[in-house]
Amino acid sequence: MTTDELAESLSKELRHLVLLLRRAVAGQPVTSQQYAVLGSLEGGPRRMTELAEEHGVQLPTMTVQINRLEEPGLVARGVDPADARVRTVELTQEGRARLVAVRRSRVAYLGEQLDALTEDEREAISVALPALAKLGRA
Amino acid sequence: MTTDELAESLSKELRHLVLLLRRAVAGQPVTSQQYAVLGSLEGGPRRMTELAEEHGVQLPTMTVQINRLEEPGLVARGVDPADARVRTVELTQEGRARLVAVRRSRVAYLGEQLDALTEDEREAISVALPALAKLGRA
DNA sequence: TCGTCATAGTTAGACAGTCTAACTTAGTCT
DNA sequence: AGACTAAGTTAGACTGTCTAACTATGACGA
Repeated sequence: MTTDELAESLSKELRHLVLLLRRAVAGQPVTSQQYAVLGSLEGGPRRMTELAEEHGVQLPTMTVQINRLEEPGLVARGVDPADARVRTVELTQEGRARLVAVRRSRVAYLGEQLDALTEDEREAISVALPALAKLGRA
Repeated sequence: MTTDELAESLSKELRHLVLLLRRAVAGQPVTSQQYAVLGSLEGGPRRMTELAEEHGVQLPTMTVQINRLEEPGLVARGVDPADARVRTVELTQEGRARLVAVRRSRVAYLGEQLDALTEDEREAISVALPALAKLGRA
């Protein structure tokens, strides 16, 4: 398969996977984006700029998202003692619990889908993951 | 790797791929969703209900999207002579041209990313694609 | 044949996610 | 001190999505 043909097929399957992912979080108490932001906070407090870059969005977008997570108490804003311009964001206990719960149900959903495949198919996906992880991170 | 671990890793990489895809269409004259809808029309006219199901959205959502594609003349609505309730949607010449152009640039972007991988990595992705295609279609 | 129910689609109103532009506040550097 | 830079927020606009309510058409039994 040429690189172009591969790009074509991959482009097609990515669209499919996006729809799959959407179903994986449908009906959850947090949206797909909120889940992703909570995930970024798991390792400890982060600054707004970092979060925006990591998620590939502009700073104002992240402000909005953090506002909506702060209102129900899933995250808390703090300040950086070394630089008063910087706002930090961290998970609350509630936010951490929510993250774990959503992750569990999301993984469970994907797990069900994977169970429907053959062992060889799962193996193929497993082998391809590192390559997919590298894509776009060049 | 257990199925659960695989689900966990896949869940993580899917998030990454979503961001990659978003960059692939950033700045294009149609959004990612509009591109997907145009793609569904490539094989000929479709009915609204079909499109909504294929894209996993409610009918009103598709109405809105088709409205926005119809306004600049990329698609045209028609009727089904056999059932007056049914509206059909098809690509205009303009819409087809737009679709081809966007696909070209999207594939080019993914192609660049794939070029940055090793031959083995591309091969791994290629082998995994059929399995990914099957995911969620059980 | 008519009344009832089902189907296809649109309209209206709401909210999340995203952007750019403009603003505020704080640090930096000469 | 003054000018520039950096971090965030606010404001306004647009896309994408949903549910609820509506219109119009088709189907089917009494």
